[in-house]
Order: sequence, then C-alpha cells, then structure tokens
Amino acid sequence: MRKTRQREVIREELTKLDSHPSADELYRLVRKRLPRISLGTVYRNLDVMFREGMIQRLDVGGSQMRFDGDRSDHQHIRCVRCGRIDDMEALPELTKSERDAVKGAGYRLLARRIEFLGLCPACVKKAGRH
Amino acid sequence: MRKTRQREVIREELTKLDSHPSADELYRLVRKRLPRISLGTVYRNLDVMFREGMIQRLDVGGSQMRFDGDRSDHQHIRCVRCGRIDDMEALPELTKSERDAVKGAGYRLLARRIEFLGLCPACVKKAGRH
DNA sequence: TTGATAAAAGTAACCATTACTGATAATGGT
DNA sequence: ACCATTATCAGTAATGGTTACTTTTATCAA
Ligand SMILES: [Mn+2]
Ligand SMILES: [Mn+2]
Ligand SMILES: [Zn+2]
Ligand SMILES: [Zn+2]
Repeated sequence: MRKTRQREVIREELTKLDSHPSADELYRLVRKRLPRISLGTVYRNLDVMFREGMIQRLDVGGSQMRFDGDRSDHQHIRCVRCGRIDDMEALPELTKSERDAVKGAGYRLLARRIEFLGLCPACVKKAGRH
Repeated sequence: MRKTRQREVIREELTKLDSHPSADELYRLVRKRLPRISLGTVYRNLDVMFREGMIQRLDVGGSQMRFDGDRSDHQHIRCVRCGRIDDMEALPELTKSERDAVKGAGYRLLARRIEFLGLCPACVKKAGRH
C-alpha cells in the first residue's frame, strides 16, 4: 500500500472527527484541503483502509455507510430524529438466554451488533417544548 | 385501504415463509401466482403494510431490506456466509451499565437493535471440513 | 534515474428503491 | 345494477449511494 497525499488527508480528517461521517460528508471536508480530489478516491480509500483494519465502517440503519476513525470496540447510539451518532462505552455481556437461543438455532456465534436508538440531547430539548 | 388481489397474495406468500425475504425474492415468488404483477407493486405494498404495522421491515446489514410477516417482537441471527436470517427468541434485558451509558451520552433511549451474526448450521458443516 | 504499477481523476455503470404516468378496478352511494 | 370517485395497478423513468472502468499521474524499489 503506497503512501499518498489523498489517503493521508482522508485519514487525518476522519480521525479528527468524533462524529461518524458518511463518505460524502467526509468528501466535503477533505475537498477543503484537496480541492481536486474525486468522490471515487474517497470511497476507494475508505474501503481499502477498512479492509486493512485501519478504520471502522458502520452499517447502521439507512442507505449510507458511516465511518469511524476510532478502532476500539465500542457501541453507538443514533438519534432517530437528526441522524447524529455518538459513542457509547457500554460493553454488554452475553446473557445465558442469548447463548441458549443461539445454540437453539444451531448457529455458531461470531458477533453481536447492538445499536441504540433514541433522541440526542438537542432533539430531546426540541421535542420537550412541543 | 382497499382489498386487492396483489396485496393479498404478497401478504400470503410473506407470512407463509419463515425466511426473511428481500423485495425481489418475494417478487419472484408472487409472480408464480400473479405473473403480470410488477416489482413496483410489491415494493409499494410492502411499504404500506409496513406503515400499517401489518408486517416488519428489517434493516439488517447490506443493501437490501428484508421483510418479516411475523409481527411479534423478536431478534434475528444472520449467517455472514450465505446471508440466511433466522429468528431468535432471546429477549435481552437492558443492563445497568447500558442504562448508565445512555444517560451519560445525554440521550433519551427509545429502542435497541440487536443483530446476531454467525454461521448457520449448513455453513458450519461446510466450514468444518475446510 | 527509471520502469513497473498502485493509485489518481473523471466518467459511466450498477442496483435497490422511489416517483411518475396513464390505465384499471375496488368501493360507496344512488 | 350503475356510476363516480379514487386507490391501486403495470410500466417506465428517475434517484442516490456505491462501484467499476479508462486514462493519466505519481510512488517507490531496483
Ligand atoms: Mn464510534
Ligand atoms: Mn423474524
Ligand atoms: Zn438529534
Ligand atoms: Zn449460512
């Protein structure tokens, strides 16, 4: 994997963020520094960095992928009103009933995806005063 | 909401299945009984039935929506190898650490999506003998 | 320095889904 | 039963995120 300016800037901008941008959001940011970069380059590099384990690709609800420069194992909570995604540190344990259900289905469990859904602080405030 | 033959057959075929078909999979099945039905009709009716709470629409990983005639609240386990989706009865409880993390993020929790990932029995067998 | 080639920009294609456009048919009132 | 209303239909075009292709550029080991 060669070292290119484009990939460098894409990664810098992603890890700088604590939000979880989509490819086009990141594209808009990166273009401020590299105005001639193409959207395809952003997609290609996000893909290759994901495959190399350098970043996370989040397949949350909706049509767009989200990307996360934080490689640690953590969960996310998504605001159903504005789409914002925040980190959550809870590390849920596999309960006995879950293990039994997996075994009952005859599956070999590999992972468990948990996504919390709710209203972010800003949207709670807006919803509060009807 | 009018009663149409198309909607009737779509619902019948969906509830008949214990799998979790995508729109086009269902389209192929329905076409055996209604050869002139269009894919758009399948999409439209799945959407309207979902909005009316008659069926479930599953936004699992991947690009396609899945549909579920079983309206009960239950979880799913997806085979990462062949894409098969099965039901799971486990009803996971919200742990204290999860509640704390939600509160820490300032969110009002509305729901929690859990998806189990693994290898289905058939794929376990195949993977077992390399 | 240079040759091989990974990766770039630009553009077209892909694919699930949604929207649009007349035609058809379900339904409620006469 | 007939009709008027209009939800729904079949067929087709458009949408939007993503991927693939083609030609050019630039990285880097030799
Ligand atoms: Mn994160
Ligand atoms: Mn199910
Ligand atoms: Zn919000
Ligand atoms: Zn499988």
